[in-house]
Amino acid sequence: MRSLAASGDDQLRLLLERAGLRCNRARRQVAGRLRSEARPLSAEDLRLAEPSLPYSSIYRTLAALIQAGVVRRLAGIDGNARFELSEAVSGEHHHHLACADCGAMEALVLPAGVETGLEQAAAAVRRSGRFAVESHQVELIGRCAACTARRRRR
Amino acid sequence: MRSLAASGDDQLRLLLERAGLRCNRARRQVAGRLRSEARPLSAEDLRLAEPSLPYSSIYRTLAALIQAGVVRRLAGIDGNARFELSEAVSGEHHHHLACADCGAMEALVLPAGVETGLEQAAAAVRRSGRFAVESHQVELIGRCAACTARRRRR
DNA sequence: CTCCGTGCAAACTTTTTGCAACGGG
DNA sequence: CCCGTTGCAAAAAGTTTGCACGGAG
Repeated sequence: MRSLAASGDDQLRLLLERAGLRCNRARRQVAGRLRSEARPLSAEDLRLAEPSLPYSSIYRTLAALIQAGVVRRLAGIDGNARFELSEAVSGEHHHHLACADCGAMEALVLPAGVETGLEQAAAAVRRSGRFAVESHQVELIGRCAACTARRRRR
Repeated sequence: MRSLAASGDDQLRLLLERAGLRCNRARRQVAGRLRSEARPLSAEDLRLAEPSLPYSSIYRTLAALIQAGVVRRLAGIDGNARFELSEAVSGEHHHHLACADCGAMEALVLPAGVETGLEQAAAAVRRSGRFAVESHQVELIGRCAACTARRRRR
């Protein structure tokens, strides 16, 4: 546990330094929270989880982590941004389940066959010259367990 | 041409009336613009295309069209909402190319095999009870032709 | 004629920024 | 010590809403 956390912070420090950025409390806190929650968090989620950080620090910290390649920003279905560890840091290529009611997201790993199909489609578009495709993203949209239950109650 | 536009407006009127909403100039203008552009438009795109409509009317018109099932809202990669005709109205199931620089989106039809794979993945999640999946959405992210050219110029 | 919908202006929410104080390396 | 970073408060940007007038059915 201790050593895992330490190695996480070491990687964080390395990536930040590589980008000419410092490794300080706020950045460790935010990256650590994103690591432990293992799902995309909104600025509000982070604010509630780390009450010592004002919104301005949360957004600036996220900007620094994104610049360092530690974090990536996602467009939430509710119009609010969500943030999660980059693939390079999480070591996992995944997609998302997105709740149409509350906007919450969960990670989802797709079968290799689907990934291959998506890569081929991306390659075809790239070859067409129409668009310089760099990555892809899949969302399965519906209702999370909490919102399904809430809906049933009414 | 004339008859196509008329049939589009007839369908629009039908869907609006079915939802207890009126069919008027603003709604025809916005729906017509979304039909003719055939790509997701932001509120700003619509404002520029239809200068007679203030933002408040654009947003309220879009809300009405969404309620009537004519339009659907997408989360743009730049954090701004985009709007396009619903599958029921466009008659096409498609996905999107999204430009990481300017946020512009284009429609993209995926091979049937990929769609099948995605449907199977959705079904598996549904069966697990973890999430009530209702639809899916794929985005290929990269750089549009205009932004690729702009980038080269610098 | 009756409501629904519009336009304007103002409110709201989320995100960004200026500035002086602070702290990591 | 120096310069990057923080916290606060204020500003921006996008979106929503209250209210009185206007237009569709």
